[in-house]
Amino acid sequence: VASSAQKRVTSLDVAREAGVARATVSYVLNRTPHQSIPEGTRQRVFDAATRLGYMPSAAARTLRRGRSDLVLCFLPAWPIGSAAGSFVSELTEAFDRRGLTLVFRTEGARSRSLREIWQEISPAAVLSHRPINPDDEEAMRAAGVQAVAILFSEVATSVGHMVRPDALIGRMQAEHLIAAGHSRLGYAYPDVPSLEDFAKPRLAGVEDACRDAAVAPPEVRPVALDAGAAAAAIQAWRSSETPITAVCAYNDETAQALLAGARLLDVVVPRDLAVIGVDDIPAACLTNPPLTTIAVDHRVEAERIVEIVMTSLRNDSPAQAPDETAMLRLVERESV
Amino acid sequence: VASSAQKRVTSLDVAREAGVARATVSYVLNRTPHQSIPEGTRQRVFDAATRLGYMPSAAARTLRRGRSDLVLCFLPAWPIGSAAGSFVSELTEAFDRRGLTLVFRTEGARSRSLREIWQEISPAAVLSHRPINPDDEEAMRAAGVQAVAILFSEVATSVGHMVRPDALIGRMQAEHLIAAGHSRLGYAYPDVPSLEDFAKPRLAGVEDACRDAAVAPPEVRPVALDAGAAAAAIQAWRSSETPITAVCAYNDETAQALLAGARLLDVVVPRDLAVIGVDDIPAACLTNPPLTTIAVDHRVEAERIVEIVMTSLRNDSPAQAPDETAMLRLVERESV
DNA sequence: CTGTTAGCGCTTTCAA
DNA sequence: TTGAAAGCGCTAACAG
Repeated sequence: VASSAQKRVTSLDVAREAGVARATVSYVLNRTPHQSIPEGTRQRVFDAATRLGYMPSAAARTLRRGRSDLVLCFLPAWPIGSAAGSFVSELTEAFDRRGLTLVFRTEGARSRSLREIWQEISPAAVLSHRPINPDDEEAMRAAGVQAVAILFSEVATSVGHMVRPDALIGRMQAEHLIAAGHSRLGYAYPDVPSLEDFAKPRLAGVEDACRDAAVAPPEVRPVALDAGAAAAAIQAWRSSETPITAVCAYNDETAQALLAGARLLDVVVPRDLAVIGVDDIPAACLTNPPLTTIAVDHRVEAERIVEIVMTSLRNDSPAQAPDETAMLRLVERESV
Repeated sequence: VASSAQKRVTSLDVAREAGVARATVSYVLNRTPHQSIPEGTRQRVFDAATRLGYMPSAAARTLRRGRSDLVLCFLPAWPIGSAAGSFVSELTEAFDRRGLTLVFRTEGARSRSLREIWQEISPAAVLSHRPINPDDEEAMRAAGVQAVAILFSEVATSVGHMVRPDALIGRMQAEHLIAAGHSRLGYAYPDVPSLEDFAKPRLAGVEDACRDAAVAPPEVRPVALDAGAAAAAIQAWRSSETPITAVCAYNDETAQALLAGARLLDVVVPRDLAVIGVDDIPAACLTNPPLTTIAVDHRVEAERIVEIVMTSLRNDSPAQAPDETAMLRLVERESV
């Protein structure tokens, strides 16, 4: 642990050391365009900077330029699975490539308001998974945040809003099940409220697919991550007038619960009940039977988000139409 | 998306609006101690601030005070499980309670250097899971970072370093297995290099427990999250001279793989092979059989970390001796 | 091509 | 108690 009041090395020190003016230091170190600095001077500045261990003050630069190179991404405190982990990595790297620094903040229940957070950071852009209220968005703008991107909303209400492919995910699940011959589907809905934003559009996708295939709408039941709860749901599905023969699970973990519940009831998957998940988590091929699931290509997803942000940072053309299919893939295993 | 060059409301505007001086505004808004401001003035300042929608500039404040109220936590790009999710939430809230704003940054392979990141943020404290090289730590100090806490290292080499309870986790696993009558243990080591920092001390804990109980050291095998790989490991363990009868898994997911591998080989858990995990992930009670595991209380863990940081920010007494046992708990299910 | 200089918005002495 | 003013370190406009 460190704690000292050491004198800071400023750009003025570097200038003196190199025998040039502060402005020159700034130009050299920032590679400012349209300023042709002789190679000799450049070298001297670089040398002086390293010799002195000069580190520019981010605060000063931000104050002066009116914007930082930070991007703040709010993450709901949802149960973070490995899927979220890979999304986070990909997004981080994608912003790195553009010279922006992405940091994350989990928005907890008891946490402070969004506002206090971004005020403290003064980011160039803010990403959020849930809609930000217009007053807040206006406030951000006034405080210098140049771009606000909503990573998820059911419809893209404005530029900078991106529709996550959840509806398509649900659709793909249902279509696969229907193609496999099932005509009575169930939907295993998560029992965690924070997942609502993802679950709703996924279910909607399933419903759409059913409608399109002229199949009865899915019978929705909440399923907790608990074998007993899953067993109860399965029992209910199977004891209905026209029994459910296949279930779309909200995600692979819910599907795991379903598998555990089926085992409790001696219901054989997929013979008695087909199950399909979402995410293709590592454990998906470890279950008994291995899980058929929908995989999301987080790399493509991240790239798209970054594009949206860069576009509105540059303040030019609106976002292109998203090609959701590029980021989704059906992984067939033995649970269907 | 927003993008405008609106004039910023500064503290001077508020001062004018309230008919006072800038200093007064600062005093009132920051509740500066030892400055008795008349209630009337206070009210006028508050009113003016809200009326104008005043938002202090974090950059300016940071520049002036030389430090921000941000805490930057580097997270390895390890496979983030639900365990990490709850850790992150708890840590965020714990810092909130102390008036500090915690943000996370994943340190990816291709990402930029740590240095570029914290330079851009100028945090009051930096948390890291892996040792930071002394030069970097020195550089941070020079740049105004007041505290650097290493959340994990095998030994606490310095104040501000905290020993995560991984060794104790391994010890608890082994002790439980030994108490259940096993005398030949295996250790299922993760095959992901980024997990090394956690896996090494866990294994060391298992080895210590074996030594203390005068039992042979554990036979270590890497186990990927893949049923086939796990089956191969199990076969090897069981075909040794004195067969392994119980395995400590690096975590619950590795344990899941073991369960899947055992199933492939018709090895019955726990009759033929006992398995114990770590984390108590939601799926731990969904496996067949349900998983005995070690649960970590992330709330207690977070509180301890925050205490360490606050201590070194206040620059006073060194950290107290950690009580690791308070944050660990054995969860007995049917896999042992 | 290089140097001087005026702020960015805030906190905090210091004087009134 | 309040007000004036001096910077924190940097960038960018402008002069030389």
